[in-house]
Amino acid sequence: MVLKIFNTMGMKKEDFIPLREGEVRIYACGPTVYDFIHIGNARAFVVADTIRRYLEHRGFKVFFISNITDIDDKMIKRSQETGLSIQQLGEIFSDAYFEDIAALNIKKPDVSPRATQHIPEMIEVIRKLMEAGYAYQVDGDVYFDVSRFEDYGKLSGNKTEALEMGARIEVNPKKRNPADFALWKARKEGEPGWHSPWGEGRPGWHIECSTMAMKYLGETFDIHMGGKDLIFPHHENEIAQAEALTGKTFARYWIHNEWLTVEGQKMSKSLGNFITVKDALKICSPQVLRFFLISAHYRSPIDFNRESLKLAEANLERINSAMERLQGLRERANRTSEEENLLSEVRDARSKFEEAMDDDFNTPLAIAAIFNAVKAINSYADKNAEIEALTKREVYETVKDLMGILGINIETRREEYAEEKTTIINELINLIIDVRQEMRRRKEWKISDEIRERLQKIGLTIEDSPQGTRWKLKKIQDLNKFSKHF
RNA sequence: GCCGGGGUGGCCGAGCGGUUAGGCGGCGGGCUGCAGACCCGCUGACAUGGGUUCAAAUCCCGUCCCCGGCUCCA
Repeated sequence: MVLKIFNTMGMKKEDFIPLREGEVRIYACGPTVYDFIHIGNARAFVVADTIRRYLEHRGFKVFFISNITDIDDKMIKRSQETGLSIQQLGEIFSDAYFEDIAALNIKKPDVSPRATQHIPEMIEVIRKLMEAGYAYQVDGDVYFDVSRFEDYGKLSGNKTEALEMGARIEVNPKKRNPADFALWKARKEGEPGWHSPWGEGRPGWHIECSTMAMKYLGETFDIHMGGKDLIFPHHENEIAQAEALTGKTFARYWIHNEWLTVEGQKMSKSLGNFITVKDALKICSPQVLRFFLISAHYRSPIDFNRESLKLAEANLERINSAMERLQGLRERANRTSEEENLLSEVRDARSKFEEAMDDDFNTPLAIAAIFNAVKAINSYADKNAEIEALTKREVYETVKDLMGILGINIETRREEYAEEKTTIINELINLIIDVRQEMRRRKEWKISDEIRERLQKIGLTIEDSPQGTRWKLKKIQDLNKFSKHF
């Protein structure tokens, strides 16, 4: 089976063939560290991470770069607002960024290059672009001359002439063509600056990604990704800079994820519906947030709201509890046809999962395949209290693997539970359950039910079954807090 | 004005020419003292008007809505 990827360049699905066999080099646009990352950023990062994990699962050696923008207009503005230096801002919020992505189980990039640590490289790229006649200097600014680069607009489908028509901002009179963009900006009063052949100044936004991508991944690499808003102008400009310089294809596959909305609307500061990852994690667990983010295909819009979070939580719970039931089955040596059956269902789920992911990373379809396995497990556990040991292991490991590709760690929950179950509280709960069992034996239903209800209220769910009474901690957060938080 | 993406059953969400998507909910049944969890069955859909085809949610044309990019933004 070939892996197919929808390439923004050309707007169609293509077979994925890496430049070097068995290796994939990826550049994903990272955060500007002027604030905490929000759940829209989280979607982009989770999508990138899931793609990375799947490629690794498929046996590729993946080299994954994601930059940190620590100097640009937003950084300067925020620094002036807060009184913190740009370096301090960068440190605070890049730490927060790493904390947030760790919570979401996003693997750290192999390199997280920072713009401010690559100024000399950027100056060098700009210098070469000027030498080749692709850029011009006006006062202390340097602009890229879009008219010199024939392919300008090939990614976004924008035509240079059309861009002028729709321009909603005043045209900078220094530019030869309104579509020209800054490679280097002269330092203004109160701004940081670096020495350059054009005087003190700082790099434009787009040049950092072209420069750092080429430095770490080479002039041509496999995948470049980010949110769809970056298609124009950011990625278009990256292509112009890099390809004007090298004459070679910059990135071979462009992947862009759709937007996340909040209760039907685009997130924005002015609407007051701007939700950071840290805020979101006050009302749901990181696993639920991640599961929610991949429950729609990455090229479809997704809406963050109470209902969709609840749904994600319920779905994840279904998977987790099937895994716990499986774990709870006693092991035995011989295999029956029931086990054969279970195994074939689970193996089938695995290949369906892979098929789905091979088709442009169709995570919702892949999740549906996991549900097939879940149903088979529940079905088995309904009829059997025992299972052949190797079957149990294979079934467990398969589901765990597949969930792991999606970045959801099944073990995490088990570990949390295990920890809590070893405490003295565990004994207390067992004591209460034993007392309730005795009441039930005496058919004292009223008091039995009251015990169950009161435990439920404090977040402890009791489930009676022919095999005895099970209890579990209710991890579900109070989603009624939703509107209070936002 | 120029580009682009959509409208699928009560809800979320795949499919994009012929085969049950999946989950949540609802209804019926099983298990249970009851409840929950779980299992089985049922329910129910392709915005709209034309067209192409043996066959269309899927392709083509028109219409109506929604959303995004062209400006910092994942």
